[in-house]
Amino acid sequence: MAGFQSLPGFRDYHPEDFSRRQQVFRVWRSAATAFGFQEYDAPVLEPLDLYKAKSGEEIETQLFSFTDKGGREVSLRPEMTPTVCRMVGEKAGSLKRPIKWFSIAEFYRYERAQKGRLRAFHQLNADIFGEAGPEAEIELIALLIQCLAGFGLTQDDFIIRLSDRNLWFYYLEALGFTAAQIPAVLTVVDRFDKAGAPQVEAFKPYVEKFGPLDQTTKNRVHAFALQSGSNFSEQEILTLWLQDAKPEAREKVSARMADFRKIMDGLADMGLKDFVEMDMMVVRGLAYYTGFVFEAFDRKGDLRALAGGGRYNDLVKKLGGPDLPAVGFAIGDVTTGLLLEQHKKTEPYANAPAVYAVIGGEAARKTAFADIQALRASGVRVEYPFKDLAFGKQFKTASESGAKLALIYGDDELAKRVVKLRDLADRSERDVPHDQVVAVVRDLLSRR
RNA sequence: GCGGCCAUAGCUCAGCUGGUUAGAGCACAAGAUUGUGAUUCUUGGGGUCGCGGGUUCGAAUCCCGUUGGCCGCCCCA
Repeated sequence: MAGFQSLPGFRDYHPEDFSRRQQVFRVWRSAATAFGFQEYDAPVLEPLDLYKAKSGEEIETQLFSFTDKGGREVSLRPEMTPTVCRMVGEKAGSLKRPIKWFSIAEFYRYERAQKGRLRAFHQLNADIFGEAGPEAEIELIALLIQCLAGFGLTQDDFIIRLSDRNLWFYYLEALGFTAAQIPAVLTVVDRFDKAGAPQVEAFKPYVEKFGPLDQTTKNRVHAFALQSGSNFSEQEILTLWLQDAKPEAREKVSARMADFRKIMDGLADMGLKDFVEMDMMVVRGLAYYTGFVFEAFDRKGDLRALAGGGRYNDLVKKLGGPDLPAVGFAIGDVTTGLLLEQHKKTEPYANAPAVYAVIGGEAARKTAFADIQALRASGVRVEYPFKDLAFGKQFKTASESGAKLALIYGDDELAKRVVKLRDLADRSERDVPHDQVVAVVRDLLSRR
């Protein structure tokens, strides 16, 4: 059709699309609620500075930002984290700890759309504030698993990869990298699985910035990134690390490994062992993460990340709030939807009334309307034809609508002060006294 | 921001190397059928062939541009 189209990367939700979206939201919401998270929402439009403060100036090219009529620099929200940090920061003093919040909301990013990525998309965001220990990570990762397992997906379909930026910092410090260089190295690590030959291609961005790097160091970084698996060995990691470490730093690393083990064991105790594995290759793009980071991927590996999250202990303070530790994750609807389609976990679209009223004429319509309204007011979904139609036509429509029952209002029934009730599945019929129709229908429907 | 492929009805597509008034299936609607439905038959609505320009006697078809979609690169909070 010529004329107006939706904007690139934005979607119309026709009823079938909308019902699928609702299925996703339903699973997410019931998971978050079961885990004791409280739902909130926030403005779609925020001051541009909120995102610049968190992510730096460069972010602006990927924001839906503009100047409003009052001259304010504003942006559609590209994510929830800064907003929720502000909200929690404002009231942190009066909120019971731990603070466990979630939202399901739409976000907007000015990027080129491609598979699994659009300009407008929905995310569930779940965050825990006020808990510095790894117990918060256990809780969140368990919730993330439920947000996917709730669709019937299993450990054969997706995997959570857990990593720790602190371990990376300690290790890279030990290798002699400066605080300025470490983020660049982590960018390199992020590229390892994409860039093919890691020692050559992947280090390019680092080398361009800080000059050449000896091959031994490159190999060590790569070896550390390869630490992975569900049965990771602290011993191996410590050994690898210790060969480069100053003795006084060993305690830090041991404590970190203990926390790592605690998360893995906690999830194993919940029966979720097979959903999680260590993977030091995961570092996550942005620099504000301060500890454990994790991502969810499909097992086949042909989709982009399903979800991502981690600890950001400094962000609430950075945005003007109190010093408040935090962990959170977000899971998106686009990639999740692709995964559900791949695994045929989408619910079939259902749009059937419970009752269809077959109406024989104008006199019958008056009686039918009274019952229809009474049934609807009591919550029963009832449909009826707007115009007078042949009975045959009406029965066909009733059948095709998927209704369980038909109520037949004709001259014969009117004369006898009854309504004929037909079971559309087995085609049985019986007369029901007119004043009992609502009660009988409700009773029949509740039995199934 | 860069590159590849694509664009005909609501959906899936056909339409030959340019040639009358652009087709099919599905879907939707009406009728056969004013007291009983899943089949069937008949009929109908719906297209400026994504948009703009060019070549030509003539363009859905060839050329250029543009918009949108899909896929990849950059990025990915």
